[in-house]
Amino acid sequence: MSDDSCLVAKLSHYSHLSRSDRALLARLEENEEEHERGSEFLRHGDPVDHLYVVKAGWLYSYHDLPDGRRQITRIHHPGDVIGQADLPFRNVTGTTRACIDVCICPFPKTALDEVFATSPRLAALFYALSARDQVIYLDMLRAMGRMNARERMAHFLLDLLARLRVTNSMLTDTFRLPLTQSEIGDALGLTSVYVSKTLTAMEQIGDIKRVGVMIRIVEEARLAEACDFEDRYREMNTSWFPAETVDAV
Amino acid sequence: MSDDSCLVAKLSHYSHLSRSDRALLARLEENEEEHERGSEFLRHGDPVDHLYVVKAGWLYSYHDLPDGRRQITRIHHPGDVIGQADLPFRNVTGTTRACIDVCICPFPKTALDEVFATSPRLAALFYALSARDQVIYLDMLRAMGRMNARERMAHFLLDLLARLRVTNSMLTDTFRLPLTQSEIGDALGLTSVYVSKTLTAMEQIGDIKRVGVMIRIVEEARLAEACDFEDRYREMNTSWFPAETVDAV
DNA sequence: CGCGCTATTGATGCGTCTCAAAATGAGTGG
DNA sequence: CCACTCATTTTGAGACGCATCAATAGCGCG
Repeated sequence: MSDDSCLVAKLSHYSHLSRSDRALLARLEENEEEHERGSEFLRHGDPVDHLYVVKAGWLYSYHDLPDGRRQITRIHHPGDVIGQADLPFRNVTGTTRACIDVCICPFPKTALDEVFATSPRLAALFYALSARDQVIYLDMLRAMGRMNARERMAHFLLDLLARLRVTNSMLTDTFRLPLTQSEIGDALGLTSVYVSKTLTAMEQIGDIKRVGVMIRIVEEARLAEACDFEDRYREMNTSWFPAETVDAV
Repeated sequence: MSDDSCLVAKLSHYSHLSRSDRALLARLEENEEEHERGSEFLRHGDPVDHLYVVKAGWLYSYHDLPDGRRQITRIHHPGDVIGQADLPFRNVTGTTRACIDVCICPFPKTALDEVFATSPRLAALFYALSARDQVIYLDMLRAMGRMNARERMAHFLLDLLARLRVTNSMLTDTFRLPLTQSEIGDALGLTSVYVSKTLTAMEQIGDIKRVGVMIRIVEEARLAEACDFEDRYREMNTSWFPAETVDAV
């Protein structure tokens, strides 16, 4: 029950976790795997039998079309659980790829039945996170459907910043973005060429600044207004959760 | 515990429900409200305190931008639960509007704590449905990001067809589409003008046929191939659910 | 019968794509 | 420490899909 669990860290940001809940979660991170940059350890069509807790590194999931067009649907950071959305299906719907060398903890999906059977509160938390993710996707949908390239880019960058801040409150306005412009394009429904032009334009205006793989969000408030950004990560309302099981800390 | 509950009908399509589970669900539909076509009973910013089971009618939820651009993010049919995605937030993130006269059943979000506390299996089912919805949104995201107008339209129509078939297995290839072209545009990230042009083109090719508000999917297979459509509604894998509580039918 | 909303059609404009070439940068081996 | 390679980014010219604007036609409804 060591405290170096990313999952426990991320979840307890939203709700108090009892000792037994922590133990339950720790079991999900018992095993580790390393994968190097570029590897795809979960592919479209694979059977759904494991979920993965990200321990270190960045990854992304994408959904492609038969002709090669692809859409990156989610960036995964340490503490995220990969694969939850595919649980109700027999086969994995997307492909997951490591942006950089990563360490992930696989656990069998059947481990979830114990969570649901023994910890109503943890079950509610998983459910709430799933609901939260839905809203994230709705935000993205609105961005893809109704925003132009610059607004989408602003939304994308602010979303990353907000997520990184959950686990790293030190973070101010600069972070490492280990994605190629082609990947950013696949996330935003743009071409790599237009991503380059958009970033250059944003930099000239002074909204952002780039140095190598580092990116600095200079005019955060202005960008947030341009894309009507809302931080969905900072807090969650858990008032409707079932009462905590009696099990003092 | 009458069998006319849309919610029970829809959920038991995916998993066997015990008698107590049915009773729990029936309680969620105790109260009814009627709203007429065009009314918006849930608005962006309202406090999140109730969820709604759709009993009759069609509705849609949309997310808008300050300048009026809007994205319709979900069409709701009988048996759907509205508002789950907003549970972790203090305020509702989108606005919901009735396409036609509707009957909905509000229930307090706190009713969910009883579901989680007393029926692990039902809790898992809610969680699975939430995961399923995530995949729906990922499909939509891929469509919005990487498909052209005709492909998006095909995806939209096939999605509606698949959903209607869950509760109405009689349905073959024709259904009533109570949306204006402007609303369809807002759902697909297009203008109403281009929706008109796209539908006309699809009709001329022979892929669809329109008569008033009725639409017929003529070349279903061809459309499905064009947009790489997968039916996410037909079945769900529930093998990882916790065991059923002993409570004979 | 006429009013208002919705759908259609056509002309024009703009944002992003496509294609192609050059520039930059990171990693590798000599 | 430099030369080379390969991936990535930048830049520019031209094309295309969808938006915009505007006018007309159709239709449900009082």
